[in-house]
Amino acid sequence: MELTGRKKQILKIVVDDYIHTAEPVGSKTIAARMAGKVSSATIRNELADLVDLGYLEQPHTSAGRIPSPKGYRLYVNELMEQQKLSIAETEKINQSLQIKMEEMDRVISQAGRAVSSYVNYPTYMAAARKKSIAARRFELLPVDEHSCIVVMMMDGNRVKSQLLRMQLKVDLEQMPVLVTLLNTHFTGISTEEMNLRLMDVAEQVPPQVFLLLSQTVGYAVEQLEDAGHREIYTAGARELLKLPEFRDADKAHELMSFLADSKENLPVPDEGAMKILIGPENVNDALKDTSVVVASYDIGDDMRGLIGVVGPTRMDYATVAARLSGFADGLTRLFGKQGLPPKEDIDQ
Amino acid sequence: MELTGRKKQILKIVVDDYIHTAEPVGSKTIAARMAGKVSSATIRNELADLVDLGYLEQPHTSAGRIPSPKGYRLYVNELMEQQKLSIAETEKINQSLQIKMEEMDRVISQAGRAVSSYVNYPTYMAAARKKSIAARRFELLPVDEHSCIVVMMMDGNRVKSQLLRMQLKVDLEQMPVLVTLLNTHFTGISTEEMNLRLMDVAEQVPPQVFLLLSQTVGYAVEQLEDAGHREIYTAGARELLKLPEFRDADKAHELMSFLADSKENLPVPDEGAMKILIGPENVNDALKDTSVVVASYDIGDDMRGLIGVVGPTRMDYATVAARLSGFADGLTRLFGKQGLPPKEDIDQ
DNA sequence: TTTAGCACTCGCTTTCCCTGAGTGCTAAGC
DNA sequence: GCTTAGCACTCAGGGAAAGCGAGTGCTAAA
Repeated sequence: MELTGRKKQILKIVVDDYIHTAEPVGSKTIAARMAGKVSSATIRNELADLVDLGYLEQPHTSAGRIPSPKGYRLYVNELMEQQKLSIAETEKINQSLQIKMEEMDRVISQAGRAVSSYVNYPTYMAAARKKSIAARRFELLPVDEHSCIVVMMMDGNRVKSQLLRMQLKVDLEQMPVLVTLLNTHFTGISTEEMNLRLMDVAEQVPPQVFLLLSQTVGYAVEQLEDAGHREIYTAGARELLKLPEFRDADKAHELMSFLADSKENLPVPDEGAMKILIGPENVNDALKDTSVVVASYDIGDDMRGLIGVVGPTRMDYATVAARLSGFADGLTRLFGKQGLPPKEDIDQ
Repeated sequence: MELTGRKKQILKIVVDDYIHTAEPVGSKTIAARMAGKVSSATIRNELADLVDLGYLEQPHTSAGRIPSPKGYRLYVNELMEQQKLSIAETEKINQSLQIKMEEMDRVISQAGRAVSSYVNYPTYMAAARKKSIAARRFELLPVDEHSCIVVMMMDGNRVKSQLLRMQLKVDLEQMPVLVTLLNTHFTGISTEEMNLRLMDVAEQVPPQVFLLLSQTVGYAVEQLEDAGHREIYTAGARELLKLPEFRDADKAHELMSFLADSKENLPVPDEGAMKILIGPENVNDALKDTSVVVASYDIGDDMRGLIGVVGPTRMDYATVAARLSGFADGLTRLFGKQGLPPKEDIDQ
């Protein structure tokens, strides 16, 4: 059933008010907000209807009304005024994204902190890889008899390198053999295949070379798997403590622990879209009393980043959504294919 | 004035008890703990003395006694039983240090988390560099006309690499010139000097080469400065919420914010030693009501790592100190010069 | 010096009452 | 039929009062 215009107006006022005060909203307040067009008694009738329809709730008989999840949902879908970021705000966001970005990990966690301090709610950040990643090229730079630097280039122009201490003395003449071997047999394939190939090659090369090879491949596999890993960072969990609904230390602790520990089960939005999950809409039990706003942004061609904001159900959806998408846009611009700065590669 | 043995015994009982209950300790409880040797009345006399001497405090007239900072200090210095870690605990600690250690940063933050979950207090971790760091060797690996991989080896066998997109087309013949230039003029010096040298060289080389050079040096300077940076990680701040003294959300928030923001002003122990700072002994205002236990460990030859635990003044010093030094030892063993695993270099 | 005894203190908890915001309902008004 | 004024009713929150009990300090005797 479609609500009348006035019911919607009232619902909007209740949500707007409750979002900022965290106090149940009474009929008188609403009447005042409506500039005397109607009396509080009329409002009361309407409120009773809205409760019956499930858009509002009453904590107890003699209290005002608060929005139900269904009410928030309608608010988010229809009533909420799409907030535009001011130029000053956009500027601020862009400034806070001027981070030294040598390492993806660092960018992600830094951006998370920036978002958190800007929306005043806890956030989580993650990078989701779209497809798996493989090595593209190997180089070995000898350092001394017992060590050399392995340089590995991976898909997405990521480069990783490390000094490897070899278990045996390195014969300089073997180096080119090793490099060719690596580049012909161990590029463009998954890490599982790399391990298999290593077995295959075992019999075809002299044992010394094999030892060095397996050490190098071991390093490569480790790096590739690590790059494919999805780690979740959280930031600003302490913001919770400022909210009246989390003044209870136990509640706050519970949610914080969840945020800190949960590595896999936080909401993920559809590609490119922003997603708002209100209270019980969250599948996850620990989030049943909270709302989550998640946005995604592009990182290069094979990855996608996530920023999620966690707050009470009475979160200020309009503002959070606007700021979050501001950040997501900023990050997409920073990482996206078009308009790359000369320093294209954000990793390592 | 030296305390009598009995006074010390009483003080120890008060501290031990208060550490675990967070409740003022009364004369009766103490008498019971002393196995009926003396009556509660005697204890009361002694307690009164201890208050006069400043070792105990009385929250209000009809409450028991709690230790004063001076009391804790005496406890820590003389009374505390040096706790030994059980074999099982040592084992556990070593297990939790089995972290993939490609990046120093990650090791530090991971170890912080492990410590925190093991002592149930928030921790902070930092790596302090003893001296500044310089480049030792450069390599350039051409990728295509417009990009190549820079590999830089730094002091302490750290290696960093990145794909650089060059602003101009790269002439393959110029590469060796560039590498020689880098290796002869830009190794073993500070970043400031590197910038100066760049100026010097400007006139001696063709403009194209200079452009590439300055881009590479720019990257190098950035990496070196970044490696010299001291970043502080905190972990487990939420543990505070479990403690009765931080059930107040405002208090908890305040301390958490301090821990999250403070980059430079957390206590640092003397080399190799463990340091315990009790309440007002902390110079820092935000820590005046808390105690800090800090240990340091060795990381290779030019760095030192820090682990600090922050808790209420009634923190369980004996246990925390034991576990913390267990971790510090574990980390020193992992990083220290002697007994290196084949994979020596912990940084990427 | 230690101990038993006892009056006293004072924070905590519970109880009770009051207040006021807000409701639901009814009956009159437009 | 919708809107409004009026009024009785409900109920959470706050404050005062009372009782409880852990713990003290002091005194006098052992």
